[in-house]
Amino acid sequence: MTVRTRFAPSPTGQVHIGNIRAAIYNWLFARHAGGQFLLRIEDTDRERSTPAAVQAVLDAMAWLGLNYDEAPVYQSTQTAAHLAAAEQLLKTGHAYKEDKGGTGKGECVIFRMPGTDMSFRDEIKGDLVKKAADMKDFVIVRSDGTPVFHLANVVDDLHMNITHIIRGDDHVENTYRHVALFRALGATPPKYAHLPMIVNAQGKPYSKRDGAAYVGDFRAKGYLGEALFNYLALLGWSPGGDRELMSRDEMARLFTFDRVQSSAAQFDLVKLLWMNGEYMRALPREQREAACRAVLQERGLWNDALPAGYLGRVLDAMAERIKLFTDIADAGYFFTEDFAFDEKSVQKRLLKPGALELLAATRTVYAGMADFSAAATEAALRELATARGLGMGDLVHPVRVAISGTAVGPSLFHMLEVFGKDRVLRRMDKTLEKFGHR
RNA sequence: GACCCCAUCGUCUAGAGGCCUAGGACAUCAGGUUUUCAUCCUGAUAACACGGGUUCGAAUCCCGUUGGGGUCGCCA
Repeated sequence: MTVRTRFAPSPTGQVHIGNIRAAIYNWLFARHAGGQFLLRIEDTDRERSTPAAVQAVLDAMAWLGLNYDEAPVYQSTQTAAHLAAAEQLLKTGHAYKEDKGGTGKGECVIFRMPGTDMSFRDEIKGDLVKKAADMKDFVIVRSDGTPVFHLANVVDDLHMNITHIIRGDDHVENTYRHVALFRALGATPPKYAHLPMIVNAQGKPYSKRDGAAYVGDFRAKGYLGEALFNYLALLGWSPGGDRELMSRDEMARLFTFDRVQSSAAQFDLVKLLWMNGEYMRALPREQREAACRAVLQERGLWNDALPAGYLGRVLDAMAERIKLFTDIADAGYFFTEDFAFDEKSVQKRLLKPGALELLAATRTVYAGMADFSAAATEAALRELATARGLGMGDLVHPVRVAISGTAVGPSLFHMLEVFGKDRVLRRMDKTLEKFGHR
């Protein structure tokens, strides 16, 4: 039998990292086994399941490269099948009708648990058992005639021929019910694999309050889908040995349940950021450029008048300093003449005694240069430093702050080259004027 | 509270009885390179929760304790 797994999110508008991690494991296992990975939208909550909410799921999956094999199944279209199953259970005596609790709401359909101890083998946690006394009958069709999660979930999995259910730890207790439902319906239950939770620094389930918790948050912050995928896959699973940076295909090839951790994992944003940097440096420059341009446009820093190839040159200068696409916005001075001056940088490098005088001297040297390449501006500054008996830092720092407003940034001489002589001189003049140098 | 699950450096993990003086990565700290930052290179700090067994031998197996977590809806 070929492996068939599914991701069955309830569309709420945003996709939590814990859920998408479950989707990743489903995808990984299906691809590993050469089987199929399916998508089922559990949209029975009509209030929250708006088209936009569904789209958020689709977007998140596409962004992470979680391609699925058949058209998505919308649970809301399967109600007839759910109700038919309930009828069948009623007929076979596995369910009964009752006004539960005598609430006056009317009769609902209740599933009768088998009354025996139950067990199932979890692919990750091993054999799990539950005593008959610890399990209660449960509602499968509400008194208003709508199917409850347990029924819908099981019937859909049955109809979709799902062979392996890979989901969060929080569903372990439900599994006894689901197994009983499958059997009562005359079917063999699928195999189950329950993933441990993703927790915060306090060991509690990772939530919005802990920072970025939704897939969309990471995308908006400028992360790469490939990096998030890699990081999340490794949060609870390891291929063994020292392997960390892997392609989706490599991970799929190596993925097995026996290498999935059974204890909760703490989400570490710092390590994700490092990993994103690793993916960023491996990214083809056109892609990096396109994404950074989008960020600049979004922040109103993009200017169509900028020369062709300008952004590419900026990115070359920024090099390893870009770990997230949004980092480009920190170098806004490349894109506008109206950049801000960082107070601390100004105090330390511009208002230091003699600094403005040295800046003026550098300006004079630069004004007389024809070749404004990085090599040329560097050589000229070295010459000036030697002539004055100064260190390079004495000259470099004031110039940097003068033309960018900040003391941190890429190699100065590459910056000068990217700006070009005219812009550099103009900025130096403006700065000299602003800080009162005669 | 009842039932269930879990437990290796700060974090993610390797480890399936001797290869462990417990390895890697991130983070941290210290040096080096450098015009700043980032990168890069070197090195360092840092863990088997505790107590009992089993065994010639235990991070690895068993039991207990402690600590964490999950579930107990006509939600999903």
